[in-house]
Amino acid sequence: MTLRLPPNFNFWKTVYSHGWCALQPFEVEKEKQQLNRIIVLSNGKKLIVSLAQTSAHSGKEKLNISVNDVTTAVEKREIAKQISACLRMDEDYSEFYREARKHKNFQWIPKAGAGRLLRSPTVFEDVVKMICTTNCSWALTEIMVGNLCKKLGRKIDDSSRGWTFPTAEAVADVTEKFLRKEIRVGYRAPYLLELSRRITKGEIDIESWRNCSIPTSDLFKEVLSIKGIGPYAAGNILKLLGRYDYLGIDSWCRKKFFEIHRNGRTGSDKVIEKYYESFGKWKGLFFWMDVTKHWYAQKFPF
DNA sequence: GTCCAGGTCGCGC
DNA sequence: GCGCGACATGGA
Repeated sequence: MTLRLPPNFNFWKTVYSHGWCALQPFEVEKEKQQLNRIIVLSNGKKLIVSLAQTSAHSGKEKLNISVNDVTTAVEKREIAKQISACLRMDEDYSEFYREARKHKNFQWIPKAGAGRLLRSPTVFEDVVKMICTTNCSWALTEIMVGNLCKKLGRKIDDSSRGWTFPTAEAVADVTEKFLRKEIRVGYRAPYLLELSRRITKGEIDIESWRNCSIPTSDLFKEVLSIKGIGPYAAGNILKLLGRYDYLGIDSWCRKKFFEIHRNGRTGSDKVIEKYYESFGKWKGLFFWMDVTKHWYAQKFPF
């Protein structure tokens, strides 16, 4: 199956837009420039999906989707829908690109087809993963997420290739002790439990955060109200919801910013806020593009 | 052993 | 509103 690509879309830059592509049940095959993902359809079917951009000539490229099992037309439609959501293929970035073209430092973005940030099929997965990035090394984030899948996700039926990301129900069903001892999430355990249990009890509906019309500042407050989520995590969750008004500064971005703009001399976050202030509702995305530009260049010399 | 990682919470002022 | 210590874990 193939999907038509939106304008200014580069598959591999979207895949490598941030660390998510390295967290299960995503998996990158660098040599093939391929992204694999284990997904669950609404009928419960679990599939391994492999994605790659076809290398046809000028303007004819498409996204190729191959699946490890036979699928019906209805299932194919749902696969396409989930993948489009992950790769942000339905979002309109034309205004962002127009703005980017005005600034010399950002003209590379539309040229490169960058700007789309990879996200998970569900908000729940993005939120859990974001909590697992706080106050720890990236290596530990990978361990925590790997354990979540391996020990609380469901195994793919006909192979040993991997596990699904756990549902809120699966997390809500275990004890805090299990999350600490088996999943190794440490003090985050009560946060993940509370989140999952509030979801399964129907007290909150975080999936509705995508495509809702709540003003961004109100949505930010709502995301912040989740225990374990502060300004860093909330700002970045908002980016995965398609809203870029908040920076979501962390130690990695902070360090990069001062390397790039202050020759390594550090300063307060107020300096960073001020620098991107004029970018309005796109400031969070410009900030991320700015601090990852070099990282991009390493991955895709051009 | 110590320090720090892609922070956040709850407290006291 | 702001500063501060506590918080689990793994790796240098």
